[in-house]
Amino acid sequence: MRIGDIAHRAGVSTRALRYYEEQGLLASERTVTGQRIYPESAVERVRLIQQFFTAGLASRTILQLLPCVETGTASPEVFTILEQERTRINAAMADLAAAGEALDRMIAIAHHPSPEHCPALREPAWAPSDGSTRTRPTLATISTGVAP
Amino acid sequence: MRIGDIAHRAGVSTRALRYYEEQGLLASERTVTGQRIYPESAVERVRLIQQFFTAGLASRTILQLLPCVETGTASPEVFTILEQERTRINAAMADLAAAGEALDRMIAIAHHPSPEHCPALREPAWAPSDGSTRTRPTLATISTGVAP
DNA sequence: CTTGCCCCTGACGTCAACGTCAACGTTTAG
DNA sequence: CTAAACGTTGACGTTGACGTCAGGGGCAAG
Repeated sequence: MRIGDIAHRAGVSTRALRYYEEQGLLASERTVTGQRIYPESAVERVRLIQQFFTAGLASRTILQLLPCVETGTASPEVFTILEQERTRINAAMADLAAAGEALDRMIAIAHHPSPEHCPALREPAWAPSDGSTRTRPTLATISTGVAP
Repeated sequence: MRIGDIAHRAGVSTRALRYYEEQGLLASERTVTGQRIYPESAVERVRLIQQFFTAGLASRTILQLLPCVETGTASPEVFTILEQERTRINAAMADLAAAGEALDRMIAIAHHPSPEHCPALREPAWAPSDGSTRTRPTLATISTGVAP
């Protein structure tokens, strides 16, 4: 298959495919006139590369991982990288979850314009500091969901 | 508090704080000599900003959301942004989870160097296409975990 | 006073994964 | 044969959240 076919099937640009080749992530045969030729399997490989890029892996890291994918084995260094990236991804997911919950709290508050924002749910977060004034949810309660 | 104190307490650089101010995300008083002065609450605000940046929100988006944090209300447009970003974060988490599972499969395979890679777990993914040859886990099975 | 540490503005540098354009050769449908 | 559609290399542009440096001023202690 030619580069345009792979690009279309994998959902990326031809520029991306040439970039992958430049980075050593994707090999290609050439016709006598210099045009790139790929096997079917290239589509899946590109999808995997894209998945790793989307997950924040650097091209150099992917380059170290891909041989492991082909051979089904991993040297100790590659194994270390695998676990490092796994840990990094878990941390990134936790960060995303925290930000998502912050957004959820903002959505919940915005959805209830009354000063009493869903008391049963949020009372611990904005319990009045004194008896006279009721505080609205503030920065601290939104960012962490826990009152200082 | 001065900029160095806030930076230290919030775990960011002073350059970052000036950048936030430049982007309209963080206000500051000034002394007569022009030095920035922040209230205590700035620490929490910076942490929230950082949380949003880490989650992939653009500064322009955060700029639209922060007033909502202070007022506790949200205009319809802001509400739309809230939900969009919530959706985006969910998608990003799903992408991370998928990449994490791909790494897990690579780790599992690398951990069992024998050709029979944990049959009970992976048999559906690499069942021999015919009776003669046993295929090792390949690109397709690693990227998606499901045989084509 | 001066030493050392903090702060200011302004401006350029960075990094990565491509986008985009130029100038040109190749393949293919009619 | 010809025009459209596709391919090639090379090189510069983009984006965002800062890092970093230059050149200058502010501020408490000794």
